[in-house]
Amino acid sequence: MPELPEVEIVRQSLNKKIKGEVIKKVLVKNRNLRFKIPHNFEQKIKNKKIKKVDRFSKHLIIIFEDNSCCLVHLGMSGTIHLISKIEKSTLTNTSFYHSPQLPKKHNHIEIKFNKFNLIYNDPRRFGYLLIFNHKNDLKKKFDNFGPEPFYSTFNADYISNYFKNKKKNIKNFLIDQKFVSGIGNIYASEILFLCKIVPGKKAKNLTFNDCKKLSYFSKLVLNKAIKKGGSSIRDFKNTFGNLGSFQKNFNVYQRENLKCLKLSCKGIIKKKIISNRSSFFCNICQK
DNA sequence: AAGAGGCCCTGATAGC
DNA sequence: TGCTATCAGGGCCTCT
Repeated sequence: MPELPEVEIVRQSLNKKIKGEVIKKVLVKNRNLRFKIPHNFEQKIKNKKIKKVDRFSKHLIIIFEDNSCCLVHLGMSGTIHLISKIEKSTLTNTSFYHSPQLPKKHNHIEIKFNKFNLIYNDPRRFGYLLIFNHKNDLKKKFDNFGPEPFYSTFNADYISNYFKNKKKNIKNFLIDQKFVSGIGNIYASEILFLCKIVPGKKAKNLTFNDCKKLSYFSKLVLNKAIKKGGSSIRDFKNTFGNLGSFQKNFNVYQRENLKCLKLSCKGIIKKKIISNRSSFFCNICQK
């Protein structure tokens, strides 16, 4: 669920808090993530000073003063928590993304700073952390990634060229990081709704105007989501603090069998499984 | 090469 | 109450 907007929200708040801070101690409680945390992880980042927190696509990039860096991917369920040492009793100084307080289970890593501790939690272990000796080494890692929706290169020309002879459906391309970086399952449905394109449509059958709309609405949806602090789905019943609100702006996601929100459209939102992933769309205004 | 599908993993929820 | 089945989905992998 952390797609580009959620990761950007984490980046912004994290950057504010840990920029300039020095890592005093690192404790790894569980090394099992998508990639096993190597045993020299602790030693590699200890005593390093944080220069800034960057982001590419759904990746956080913690850059140190010596230009080495730590790449963090939250996967499906990764969350980052900052626990103030002064307010230790409450354990809830600041939480990022969708967890209001420090969970009891699945706290994989604890990084101690002077005034607070940073916790990486990940129940489903689809996330990972990787150390790079120099930030320039990241270029290789991101070699196969397409542009972010915000890049000027993600335009109608690029899209229509890419889609020539492509038989796969448009929905699958929107979540394919080789084509465009940062869009996940939720925003893909929302973008296609605004474009009035059905998710199952073959990419090669899109018009140039469709490609223009894809470029435009991808930027629009992600920008709006960032402005709203991202989307907090799942446990937003009992959460507080830095939660996002974009889930309130969903037009189609998780709205199966409800009325289409487009004025004057009498359509019903349908759910269709495409490549094992749910897609939501209006049965009338999306063609 | 492109595309389809499997798999990793745990927690929430539905149904009996 | 407690069991099982299903779903959530990012990304990597294999197979055709």
